[in-house]
Amino acid sequence: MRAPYGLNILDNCLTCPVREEHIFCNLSVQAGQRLNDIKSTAVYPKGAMLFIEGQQPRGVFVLCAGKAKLSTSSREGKTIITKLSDAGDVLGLNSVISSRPYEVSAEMMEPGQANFIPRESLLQFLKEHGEVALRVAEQLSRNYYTAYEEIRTLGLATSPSEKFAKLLLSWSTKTTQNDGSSPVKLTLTHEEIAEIIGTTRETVSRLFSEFKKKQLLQLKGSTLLIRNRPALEKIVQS
Amino acid sequence: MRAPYGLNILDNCLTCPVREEHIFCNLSVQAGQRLNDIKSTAVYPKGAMLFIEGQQPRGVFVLCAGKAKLSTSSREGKTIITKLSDAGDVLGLNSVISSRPYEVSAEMMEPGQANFIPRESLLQFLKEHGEVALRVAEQLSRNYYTAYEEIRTLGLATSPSEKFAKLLLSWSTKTTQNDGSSPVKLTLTHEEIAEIIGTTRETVSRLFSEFKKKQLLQLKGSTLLIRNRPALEKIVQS
DNA sequence: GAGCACCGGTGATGGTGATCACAAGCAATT
DNA sequence: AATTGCTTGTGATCACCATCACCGGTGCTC
Repeated sequence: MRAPYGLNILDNCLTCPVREEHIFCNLSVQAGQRLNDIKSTAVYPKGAMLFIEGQQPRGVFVLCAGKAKLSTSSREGKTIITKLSDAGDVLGLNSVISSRPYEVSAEMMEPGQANFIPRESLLQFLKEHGEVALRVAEQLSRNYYTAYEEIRTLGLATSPSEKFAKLLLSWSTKTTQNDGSSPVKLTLTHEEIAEIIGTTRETVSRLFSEFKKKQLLQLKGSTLLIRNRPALEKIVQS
Repeated sequence: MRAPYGLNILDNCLTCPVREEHIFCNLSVQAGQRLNDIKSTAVYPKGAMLFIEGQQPRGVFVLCAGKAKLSTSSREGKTIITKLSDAGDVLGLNSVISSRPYEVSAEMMEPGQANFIPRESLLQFLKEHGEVALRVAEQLSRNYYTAYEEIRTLGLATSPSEKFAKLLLSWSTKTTQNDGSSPVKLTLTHEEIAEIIGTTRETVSRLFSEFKKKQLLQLKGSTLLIRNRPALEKIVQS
C-alpha cells in the first residue's frame, strides 16, 4: 500500500521535489505517519552548518529547499568539497547508521529548509520497518558510488585541466537542452571550484582563461556555456 | 535465537575467522540455513579475478581464505588500488544492492577460497529478512567510511611522502606487539604500493631509501620495522 | 562617497615529482 | 650455468603547478 503525497514526510516543505527513489517517499501509510511524528522541520540561513565533521551523529537531515555543500578538511586548513547537495538529498545518513562521527561538514550555500530526524528515533524506526532498511541500504550504496566517482577523479585524473573538464561535463549533462546546448548557472566561486577538483584558486582562474581561449566554453555573465563538448570529453578520456 | 557455528554460512571454509560484526554471522537459525542453501563455495588461484570493474553484478563474494585487492583503472591504464581485503570481507555487496556495475575489480593476490551468493537470491533473501537488511546497511556504511578515508588521503594529503607515511602507519597499527615494535610482512611490490598512494614506482623506491636513511624504518628481508613512529606521525599530520 | 571584504586576473619563481633510461638483483625454469 | 621475467635502485631532465605578490573590480555597510 502506498501513501498519498499528503502523508509524505516532506509535507511541511513547500517546494519539495518528490523523487521516485527517495528513501522516505512512497512508504506504507503507517510508516509514513510514524516518520511524520519523529521528524521536525527547520529553516537555515546561508552559511549555516547542519553538522560538522567529527561530531557525534545527532540525526539525519532531509534537505527540502536550498543547496548545501559537503566538505572535509585537513588540520592545516586544506579543504575539499566532496558533494553539492540539493533538495531531496538525505544528509548524515551514513554516520547515523554506522554510529560513527560525521565524516563531512554540511554547510548551507543558500537559505533553505530541512527535516531533521533524530538518530535514536530513526534507528528504532528502521528496526520496526525492515522494508525501509532496504531502502536505506540502497541509498547508502548510491552514496558509495558517488564516493567512488570522487576517488576516481582524485586518484586517476592527473592534471587539473582533466578534473576541470570532468566537472564542467558533469554540470552540463544535467542541464542539456533539446537544442544541444547546455547553459549552466555558475553559483560557485573559483575558490570553491578549486576545492572540488583539488587544486588552487589561481589554477582554476587560469583554466577558465585557457578554456575560453580554446573556445571550449563561454561565459555570459554568470551563465556558463559549453562550446565544444567533444574536445572536453577528449581531455577527460579516463 | 542465534545459530551455533555449525549453521554458519562460512561452514565450508577451513580457516574462516568469524567476526562479531560480520553481516552473515550470528543470524537466526532459519536465516542461516537459507543462506547455506543459496551460497556456493569455490577455490581461486593467485591472480584470479572475482569480478571486473564495469561488469553487471552477478553476486557477492565472502572471502574465506586468501587476500584480494580491489582496484579501479582509467582508460590509459593508470590503476589505483582502493582496498586490500582479507578473510571475512564481503566483496561486491554495494553493486548488488544498488544494481549497478561493479565499481572495482577484485583480484586474488594469493590462492584462496570464497563463498558466492547470487544477486537475485541475495536480494530475495534480504526482502524476507529485514534484520539482515539492516546489517547490510551497516556494512555498506562501513564501506562508505573506508571510501572517505581514501578520499581524504588522495585529496588532502599533498606529497607522496605524506601518503606513504600514512600507509606505513596504517599497516603498523594493525600489528603492534606488546613490546611496542610493530613488524610488518611486506607482501606488496613497490608498483602496488605506488598504486595505493597514487604515485609512481620510482617514487616509492626513493621513498623507501629516504625513510631508511632518516632512520624512520628498517628492512630485514621482507619484514618492515617502524623505527620512529612519532616522526612518521608528524609527516602525516592531517 | 569612503571604507571594507571578498572575488577574480595575472606575472614571476621555484620545488617536486613524473618520465625516460638503464643496470643490477633475485627467483624460477630449463 | 644460462636464460627469462619480474622487481628494485638511481641518475638526468623537464613540464607543471603551488606559492607568493599585487592590483583591479564589485557589492555591501556605515
